[in-house]
Amino acid sequence: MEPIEELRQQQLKKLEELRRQGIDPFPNDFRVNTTTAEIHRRFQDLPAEELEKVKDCFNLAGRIVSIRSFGKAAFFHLQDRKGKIQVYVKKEFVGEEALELFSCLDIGDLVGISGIIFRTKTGELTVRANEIKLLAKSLRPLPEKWHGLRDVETRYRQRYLDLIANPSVREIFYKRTKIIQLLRQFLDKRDFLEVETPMMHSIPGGAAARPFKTHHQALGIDLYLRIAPELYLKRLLIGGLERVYEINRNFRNEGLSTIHNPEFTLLEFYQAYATYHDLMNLTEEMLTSIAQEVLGEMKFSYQGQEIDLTPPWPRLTLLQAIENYGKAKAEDLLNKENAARFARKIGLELSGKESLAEIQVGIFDMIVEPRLIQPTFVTHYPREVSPLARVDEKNPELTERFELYIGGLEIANAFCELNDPLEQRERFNQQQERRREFEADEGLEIDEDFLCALEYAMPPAAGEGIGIDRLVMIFTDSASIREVIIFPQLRPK
RNA sequence: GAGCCGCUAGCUCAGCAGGUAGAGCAUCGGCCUUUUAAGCCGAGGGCCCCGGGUUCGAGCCCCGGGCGGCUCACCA
Repeated sequence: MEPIEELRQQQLKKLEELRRQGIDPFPNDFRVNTTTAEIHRRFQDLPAEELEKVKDCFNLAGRIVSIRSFGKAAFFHLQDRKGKIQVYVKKEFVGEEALELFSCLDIGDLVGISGIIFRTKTGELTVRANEIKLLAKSLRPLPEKWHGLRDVETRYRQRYLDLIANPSVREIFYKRTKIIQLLRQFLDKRDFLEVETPMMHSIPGGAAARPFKTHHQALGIDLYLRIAPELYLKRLLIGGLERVYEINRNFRNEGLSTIHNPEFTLLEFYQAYATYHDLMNLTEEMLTSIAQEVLGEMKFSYQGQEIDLTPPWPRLTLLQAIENYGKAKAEDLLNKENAARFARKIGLELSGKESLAEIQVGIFDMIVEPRLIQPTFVTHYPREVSPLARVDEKNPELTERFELYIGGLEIANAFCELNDPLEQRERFNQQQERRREFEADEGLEIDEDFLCALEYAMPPAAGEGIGIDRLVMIFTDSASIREVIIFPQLRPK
């Protein structure tokens, strides 16, 4: 017998004992009328004498997370979705039977209690139980009360234990939901329409990532989990919806890291008749309002670095950014040989097949990105790495595009949308050629249906994608994306 | 995919130079009617991640593997 099985058997024995006494260990007939947080909120500041006048009876349910038991009385902490409160069980109030039941209860069990409020000698707000009822018996021991659950692997694989044992984890997910609600409110207020576009695409598009492949039996076709919703949201611009957004999952069949999970949540929104300049302003407003609501201020620390979201945020071109942070002269980066030399100098490995644009972006990723701690818009990405973006009027090698960095993380990517169907076809062709050149195996299929849609005229527009998981990382001071994804991808054990 | 680190009781962690595997919490038994990391007395609990090797002897050393973490690579 495995050793853990011994503990389980002990619990099972208690469960049988309860059944023998005619007690259902898994009933559902207890009704709550408050929460732990509500009690704290109402009575937190009331002194003991005042509390005595409160005769209300409170019905609470939750998990027993600690017990301090004496012969004829006991204290325990009850944890519900809002927090914890101490409960006092004493023979003269609950009766002998209930006290006996209580002796069969364990840390980890779910119980309902009803009682009145008082303050103990040491001043802790406590519910004195008149009644205690088992609501669900636990058969396995909970992680330790003091240190919680530390083992990272167990925390992710058994997230429910993490949520029970580590209150800060629960906070992260409450905050995550709050942030998403605020994003929705922000966009709804500006007359954006929330939509849901397909998650299964017959041609993966809108980004350049390797997709997950699946198969539809009845249709007899292969499908791909989407890598981006972009091409569908643009179809809706063509359809006249003008302002649309989607908050949903995307799937990329790439490596995992502290900032990459194979499925991740992205907000994408598109606004007709707007430019990327408009979106920079909108993004500043959006994220500062979220900071205000979630953190109450513009300054906070992320992984030991002070971040200040007070607008306006610096706006630099990609080359300016390299110049500022990389100590390279912009003119040196305009020539492929020089750029490659500089790239090698800073330790970037080049195969020799890279284009100038790719080298520039490589340099940026290597030395600038990790140093963009304060919110910074980086603009004018090369056309070649931006096949869906409108080219810059002054320099056709660049695009009207920006990425936003905070805390060294890429948070947003936005651009004026290319709406010339002929140019879009040309860009797809160029992309396809380049892909053929380097990765013979993986072709790039052109989405003819999308090009057809573009020919019906898409309004000039700007669109943006914001990585929700990374945004939540910033606002919760999380070092890894797995801390903000409630069930991150792991290898099956 | 590569490098580095980790994996010991349900949980959190010790363990050394290679010499019978430890603590706290949790569990079980006893005492205890305001405790709060409750306390006191007693007890049980281990494939030391898995497999091979070296050795009289391996949790510890060597080789292979698994899972996780970090870094790198990949990643518009």
